Order: sequence, then structure tokens, then C-alpha cells
Amino acid sequence: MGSSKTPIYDQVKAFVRQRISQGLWKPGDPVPSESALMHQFGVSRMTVNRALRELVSEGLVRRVQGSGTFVAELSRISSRLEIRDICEEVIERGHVYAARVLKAEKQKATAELGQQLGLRSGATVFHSLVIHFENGIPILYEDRYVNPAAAPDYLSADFTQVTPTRHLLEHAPLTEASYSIEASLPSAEEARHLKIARSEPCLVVVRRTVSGPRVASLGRLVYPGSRHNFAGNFQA
Amino acid sequence: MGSSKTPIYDQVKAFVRQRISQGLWKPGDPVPSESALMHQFGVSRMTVNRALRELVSEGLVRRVQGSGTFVAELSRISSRLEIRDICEEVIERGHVYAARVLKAEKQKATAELGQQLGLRSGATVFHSLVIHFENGIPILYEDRYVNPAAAPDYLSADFTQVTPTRHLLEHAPLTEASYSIEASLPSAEEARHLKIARSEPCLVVVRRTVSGPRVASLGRLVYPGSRHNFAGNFQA
DNA sequence: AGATGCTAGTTGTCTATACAACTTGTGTCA
DNA sequence: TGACACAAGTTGTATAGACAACTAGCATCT
Repeated sequence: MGSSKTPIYDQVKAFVRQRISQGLWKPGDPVPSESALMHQFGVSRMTVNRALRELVSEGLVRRVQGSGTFVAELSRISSRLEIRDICEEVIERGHVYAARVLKAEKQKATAELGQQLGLRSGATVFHSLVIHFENGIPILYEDRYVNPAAAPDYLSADFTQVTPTRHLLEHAPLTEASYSIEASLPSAEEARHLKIARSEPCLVVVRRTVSGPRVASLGRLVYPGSRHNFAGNFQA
Repeated sequence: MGSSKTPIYDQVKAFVRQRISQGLWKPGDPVPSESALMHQFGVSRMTVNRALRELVSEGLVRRVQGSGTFVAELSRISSRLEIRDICEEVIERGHVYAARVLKAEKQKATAELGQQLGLRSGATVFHSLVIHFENGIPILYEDRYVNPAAAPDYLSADFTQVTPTRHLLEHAPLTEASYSIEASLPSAEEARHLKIARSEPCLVVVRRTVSGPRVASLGRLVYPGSRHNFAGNFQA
């Protein structure tokens, strides 16, 4: 029954978390020391230490060696933004996924593109252009440049079966990535393929992925504003 | 010299992380057991345990009690998306921040709004409308409804000195939040105050914050697409 | 063949102890 | 007054050992 099936360190975490979320302990306030909590709960110091260390990694408290533990300032509560595969997302919603490949070919890099991919100007790069559909409706225009050194058989993949994102995740283990999200109007070609008006705003995600020592790919993902949004939620 | 100033558990983490990011150990592959790593590094089990536990929380490996530790599937590498105060951001960029208050008043909630805030239709809510400037240029149109129970003195705050976000963070400790990001065209009024064309796409963030048992506020943040984007990067 | 039980290996939790590194306040000495 | 030393309190790391909980494969019995 009331048996303590929940681990002690979780109980300590819950205790501290509750005091903070109820506003009893405010940002900047000191949290009881390890030895205080240790006596209060009648457990060993290592257990309390684990609880507090995990709260640090969750961003709830801040610790200063030699000084103490303090409730963190609230400005940096955060959530996770994931790199998801569009195909998985669509299927997760119980809908039908499909893709059409407009282009998949070798190309010579311009100076700017070469620099972004860490290649010299004029080097060979892979270029793909894929439209993704949800229930037959175009929801994503994906324009991607890939570093051949990172994924040599990129062009031999069948993008109607395996999305470029998935192919890259599998063949070029992701070590780093950066992205930016902005709103802009589609180009004429983008609008045509997405079957939207040129006046309809789109969410544009530009993403650069790094695999090991190399920049692996540079992608421009255009989502029609009326058919997509990014959502998330997070808890303290 | 090579003095081991870095903690042992960090060395173990680095070892595993390196093997994974170099692609030597692929997703699904088993990671050496605690006792194997323990002997390999000549350290105690608790130290190895800590290293592996932290790698779990970073999403790099997955552990199954009784079975073993495995390299995680990479599809869900993620970054943190923070709730930031616009004022802090501007100042961080070394620019001048300013705000203009268009509205700050009590209002009766419509049925829909009341429901979103967890209040009955017709209840009193606070409504604020603030324009934020960076170097004199409007960069954000903030339309916000606040639950009076969560922040009773919201309306007495001077929003040219303290942003609504900051006031709420300080007076209604954040326990939960959800957001959605979408692209859309501004309304006539939004375009007028942001000094942009009605055809210029905007990033719209709708955010709902919860403080303790109550929904604290509902905000609609409109950023001109040409003057703002959300960026981030993350590492494995 | 199928069900059962055992065992070795693995991760999960917890303890008691130890020393190192750092902070802060206090007291002493010049 | 100022510089310095010291001590008490705090967090950071590491160890050795113990038991619990779970998994997977093997052997045995029916």
C-alpha cells in the first residue's frame, strides 16, 4: 500500500519542487543544505546530493560550491524542441504520408554554399528538392544541400520511401545542429508546388546539421502558415 | 600537464559520447556494462553509474534494467527553447529598449476567452496591449489577457519600466506553459502599430502560462518577419 | 513440446565514509 | 585600519559494499 515504491531521491526532489512551485521558496532564496535535508529525511548525504544534482540539471536550482543551494531565477524555464521526421509526424497523426521528388542531383557549389558546407567553391554537392504530402495535401517544401563526404549514397536513396531527414540521421550520425525559424512569403515556385497563394505567409526553417568533423547538410524547409505550426509545452 | 583535473565521470561520459558521435557505436548497439567500464577505467561502479545516468538524461543512451545500456535512436535530439523577456534580449544585443502602452484595463471575458483562462464567461479579466521597440523600431506587438487571481496588481504595473512578461514571472511563479508558433499576416491594427505593410508575414507566438492551480495568462505575440527570427543550436 | 524453475548478468537504489575545493565570517597580528 | 590566517560550513567527487528488481538464457521436469 503506502509502501514507498517511489525512490527516496525522488521524494526529496518532489519536496523541493513543491516548495518552489508553491512560491514558498522564491528565486534567490536558499534551499536547505544537504546535511539539513539529510537529517530531515533521515537518509544519507549521497541520496540528497543526487536529488539536488538532478534539480540543477532540470534548471530549478543553482548550486555554489562552498556557499549553498539556491532557487534558480525563473527566466530560463525551457522546453525541448525536437528534430522530428515529417513522415513520422504525419503517421503519428493517423494520416497518409507521401512524397514527390522534384530533384535529386549533383551540382557545383557556389562560393556561398561551399562556405556554408565547409567545401571549396565549385566542389560537388548533392541537391534534393522534395515535396511532402499529408493526405494528399502538400505541407512541406524541402530544399536541401548535402555534403557528399557525409552521406555518399544520398542520391541513390528513394525519397518517396525514406525521407531525406531520415536518410541523413541514419547515415550521418547527428552531432550538432542549428536552426532558425522565420516567417516569409513563398517564392513563385514554392507557392506553385505547395498550391498556395504567393501572399500566404509561410514558416521557414533553415537548418544546418553537423556530423562529426563535417557539415552534413543545409536545409530550407517551407511550411504553409495555414497548414502548420510548431507547438510545445513545458512544466517546471 | 595532463593532470586529471576533469572528474572521472566526465571522462567516462566523454569516452562513450565520442564512440557514439564517431559512429563507432550505432543506435541500438549495446554500450559496455557498468562492470565492464568499471574495470576498463579502474574506477568504482557508482562513478560509472553516474556517467551513464547523466548520458540518459542527455538523451544519448537508453538503459533497461536487467538487460543493459544501448545507444539511443537519434531522432529525438533536441534543444531547449526558453521563455525570454524581450527587454532582456534587446539589451543583450546592446540596443536600446522602449515600450509604449496602448491599453491596460479591465474587461469582461467573452465565453471563449473565459474558458481559455479557466474563468466563467463575463468574469473580469485584465487586458494589456503593449508595443516593444528596439532602437526606436517596433519589433513586437503584445496582446495579453491576464487572470486577476494570478496577478492582482497587474494593471498597476508600469509596462514601460517592467515588461508584462517580467511582471508575471515575478508575481505568478511559472509552473507550466504551452506555446504555438505560426506564420500569418498581421491585422490592420497590428500592421499599423508595427509600421509594416499588411502583406508582410509575421511570426505569431500564442502562449498560455499556468501558475499553480490557475491559468495565469494568454498572450499573443506578433513579430514582424523581417525583423525577427527564432534561432537555436544544439549538440549531442 | 511445453511449462517451470534456476542462475548469471545487468541496472536501480541506498549507505557510510572520506577527502578535496570553495565560501564566508571571525579573529588575530602588524 | 588593513592584511592575513584560520575555522566552520557547504558543495564536489570518489569509493566499497550491499541488497533489490529485472532480463534472458539454460536446464530440468512433466
